[in-house]
Amino acid sequence: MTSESSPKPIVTRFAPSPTGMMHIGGVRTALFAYLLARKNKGTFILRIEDTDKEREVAGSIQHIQDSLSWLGIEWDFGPTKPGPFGSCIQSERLDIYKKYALELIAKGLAYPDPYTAEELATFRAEADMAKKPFLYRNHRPSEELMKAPWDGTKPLRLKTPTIGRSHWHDAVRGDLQAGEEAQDDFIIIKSDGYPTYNFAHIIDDHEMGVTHILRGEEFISSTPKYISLYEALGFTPPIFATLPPILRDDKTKKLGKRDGAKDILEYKKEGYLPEAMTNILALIGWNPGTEQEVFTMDDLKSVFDISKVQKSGGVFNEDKLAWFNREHIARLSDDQLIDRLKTFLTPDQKKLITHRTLPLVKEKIVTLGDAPKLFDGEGELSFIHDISDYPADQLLWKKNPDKEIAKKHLREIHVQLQTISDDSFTPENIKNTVWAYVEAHGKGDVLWPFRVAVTGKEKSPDPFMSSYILGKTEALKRIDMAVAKLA
RNA sequence: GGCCCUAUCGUCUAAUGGUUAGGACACGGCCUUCUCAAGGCUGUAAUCGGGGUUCGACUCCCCGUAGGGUCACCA
Repeated sequence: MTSESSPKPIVTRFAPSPTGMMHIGGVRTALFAYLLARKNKGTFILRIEDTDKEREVAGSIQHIQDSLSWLGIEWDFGPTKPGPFGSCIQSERLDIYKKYALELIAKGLAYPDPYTAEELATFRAEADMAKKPFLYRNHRPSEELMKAPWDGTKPLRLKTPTIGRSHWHDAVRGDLQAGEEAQDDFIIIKSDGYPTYNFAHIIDDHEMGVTHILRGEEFISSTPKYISLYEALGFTPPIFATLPPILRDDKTKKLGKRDGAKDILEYKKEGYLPEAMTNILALIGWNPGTEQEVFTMDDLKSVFDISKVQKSGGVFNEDKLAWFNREHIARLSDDQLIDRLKTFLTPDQKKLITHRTLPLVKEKIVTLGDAPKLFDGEGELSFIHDISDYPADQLLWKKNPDKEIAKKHLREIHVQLQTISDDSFTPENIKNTVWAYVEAHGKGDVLWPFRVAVTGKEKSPDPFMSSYILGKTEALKRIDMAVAKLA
């Protein structure tokens, strides 16, 4: 068709191997592929690349799905949702790879590798000695041997169709190129019958209609090999987009498991919001072109633009994650916050979260996991438990440590609070009621004993809020107790 | 070693030939304040180096430097 035909719908995929925990790097790749698809009303596929049975880690497939689900990254086709192209799990697609492998053999573009492991090791060592890159194609077997039938016991190699300098375009990096030493007769089917990544991903992307491949820069060097394979198979290559790496703190290396890259679900356990995680990850290697910083997933779906993905790597900063988390917590409604808090609280703690305490919880926590601590020990809200054991001298403000004055103010506050009806015992009313007295006698002199009397703490919310949280009866009882302590 | 990629505040980034090099996190100060936070205002802080091209370079070119990737029957 001509250029007038409407553009092909975008199809992207995230294609992890089930070899361990998902961490930040993988999630970011998944997120960008997902956003590119959603932004363009396209399709997002989760494909499991389990062609290395030795490295496979049990439970990984579930973990990958749990991680993406937590973050709100939804796939249209995946491990339990096959597409019109069949399964999304490579180990269930072996017949497809075999079909294409036989096709290549028939075209004279694939051949069984006749060498033993020892022979290959020798070739490799020779190249190493000569300080040259090892190229298998320098050791191509004779035409006769190449035509030997493939019985499946030997690995099958691509016969690289043309050799020369490679040029291609990358949606992020622009025009890229590599010398011909990047092309080689690489293995497409291993001797165990499984395809290599190099082969399987190209077949699958083609069969699944993938239009954009987003992946890390470690694949730049092997792109010439893939281009050879596209050519051998007669496929039109998709659009490549190389994402910048997420670096570890010292910026010298890609963040890896050894450098403290956490299981992404650890962040869930610690009480980070998925919104905060997707927000910060979106902003490492991409920017909206505006000064907006806080984005929901819906925001991202509508503004994400592959052309604003950048080339250089970035460090993942937990301080900024904490800040994003606070921002997103602040944007939750009360009901939403209570719901999110559920799994972090014991049944007893849950009872302490009420419409009275919630605003304070919301204001004080960085992660959801901080909420229980508010009610324990020296937590901001621990005063709602029994506080009868605090020392009397805490009631005396440092600038005016006079017992009689403190007692006098407490008695007066007590009297004034009693004038407020139970129904209107709110922070605003409490403040308004006592404010004239407070102003007349000195804020520190009055408010310090008031607050300490009610909360028993040197650090706590203000006395009006604290009294409100406790309720009129309890607040008055505590003031009485404080007066008694000063006697 | 070959090939390839990258380079703006401590960190995430903006500025695709003309800005006092902007914003955010972190850090400091001030304000607010009975305490701790939060909040408001504000400050310190960057174009890796050297050559070009140009009236003018963060931006384009060259040479360095530094860092990274890759050269598997791993993905």
